[in-house]
Amino acid sequence: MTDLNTRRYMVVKNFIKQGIEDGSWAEHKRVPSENELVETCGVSRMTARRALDELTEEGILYRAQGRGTFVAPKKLHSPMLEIRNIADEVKERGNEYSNELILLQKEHCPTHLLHYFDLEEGEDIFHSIMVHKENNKPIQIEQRYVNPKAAPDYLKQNFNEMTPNVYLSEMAPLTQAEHQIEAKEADPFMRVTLKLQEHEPVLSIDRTTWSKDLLVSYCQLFHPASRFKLTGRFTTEHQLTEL
Amino acid sequence: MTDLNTRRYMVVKNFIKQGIEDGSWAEHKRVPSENELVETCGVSRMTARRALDELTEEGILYRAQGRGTFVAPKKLHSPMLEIRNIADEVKERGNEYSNELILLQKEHCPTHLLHYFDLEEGEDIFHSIMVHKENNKPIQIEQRYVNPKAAPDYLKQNFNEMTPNVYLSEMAPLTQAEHQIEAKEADPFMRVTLKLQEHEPVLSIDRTTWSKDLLVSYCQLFHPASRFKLTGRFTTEHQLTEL
DNA sequence: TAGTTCAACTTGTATATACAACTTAGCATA
DNA sequence: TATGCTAAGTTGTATATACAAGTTGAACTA
Repeated sequence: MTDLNTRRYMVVKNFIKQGIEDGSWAEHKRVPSENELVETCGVSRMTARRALDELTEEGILYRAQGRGTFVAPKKLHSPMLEIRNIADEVKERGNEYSNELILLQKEHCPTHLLHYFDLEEGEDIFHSIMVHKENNKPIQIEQRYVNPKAAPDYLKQNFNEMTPNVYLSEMAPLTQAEHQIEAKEADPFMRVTLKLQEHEPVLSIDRTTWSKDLLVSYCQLFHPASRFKLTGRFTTEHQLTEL
Repeated sequence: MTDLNTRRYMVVKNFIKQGIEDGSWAEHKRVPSENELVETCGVSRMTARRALDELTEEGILYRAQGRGTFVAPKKLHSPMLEIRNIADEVKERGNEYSNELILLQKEHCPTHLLHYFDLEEGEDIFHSIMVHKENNKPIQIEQRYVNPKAAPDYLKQNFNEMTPNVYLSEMAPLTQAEHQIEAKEADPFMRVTLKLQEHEPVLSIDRTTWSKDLLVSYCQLFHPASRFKLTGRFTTEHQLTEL
């Protein structure tokens, strides 16, 4: 098994990525051409080319025939509807993640959710509320209802170690999700918990997740408008023939 | 300018795609190996390889070292951010669609957009603002900047007949889009135009669209929080490595 | 029979080479 | 001065070759 980092094209990729990270090449600045990389990295042109091609594919560079290869502007991204672990996201930004558990209990399933979870009036469901923080500043309120059939030991979990999201997906692999996104006025609880400014709205994401046909969880995520954006990129399929 | 369809690797790609479409190779079935393609298509192995690599990148094939290249199972896609025509949406709900054009002009490209549109300071760009209405109630403000290279006759268009969206996609087929979604406080213009209640926030969608490598348009859409939700559903893709 | 080895085939990495296509800057010409 | 051309540099496509590395099945051996 070859060490991935000894592959010549990975060496070149890392060289370029390093240079971008430490500021050697700013956005829209030209990076070394294929032939220059042949010299400085001691690889063949096709290998240098592969490195640049892959970085282009990854959105880190862009290329222009006849002119050169350039550093692409950073995407402020935070992936659109892919379900991501908020703790990882925070850490990827180089910040400190923490959370606070506000409520964790078993309770009667709210009537408006009964038929989604396929439960009868009076049957129990798990309910948790927590706040996720980045550098100790709250960035998300997570209210979650969990199907006991999907995760019977939900209450015993230590959510400092593992967010509900991660725990649930380990219990039962996600196969489907549905989202609803809205802007909302904040209620007093949100205002205090998220430390909102006066009249600052929240971005609300309702997410329902399934594992095969079993509804696993319904959750509402509230983000302070001033500190959160959702971003997403997609490419249309089947346009290829029209080129 | 070479016709893209004469490029040898495109020939191979189309050959494979054709075979998948007409059922020659079903899901999880092996497609011809690189060396077989060398024979049947009369290209070099590196060219055949490039074709298979790109189709793999596109999620149409998957590869296993030592075993071969296989047809990937179809994704149950779900365009969360599929770009829809708001007029059609309104009509599908059985309501009456109308709009009002507030601004339509040529102007200097704002500096913060220069890079994206690949323009120089002082070069012109098209700018339009319009309001979309459902049963005469405003549901969306659309502010749009359009690349003159992509739609030189944008100003002459009659947007009562065809929304900017539709017009632009007829001019140049969309191949890529990026979205940014936020909750925002409304400014006075929005409050009046969208007839918002006091302190009612807006859901803001920033959308950038490309046709091949050409940035076609950047637009901001503002929706009244009380009358708009985004919904989406998606299904996880299969983990091909686990086969 | 059960286990091992090996040959053939597959994809993965890497190099060297050639020419096409596009961009830019500077030079030559009208 | 203004225009057009050319040369140099860049990315894009294509080929030929070599060896590494993973998989499979058939032949061989204990």
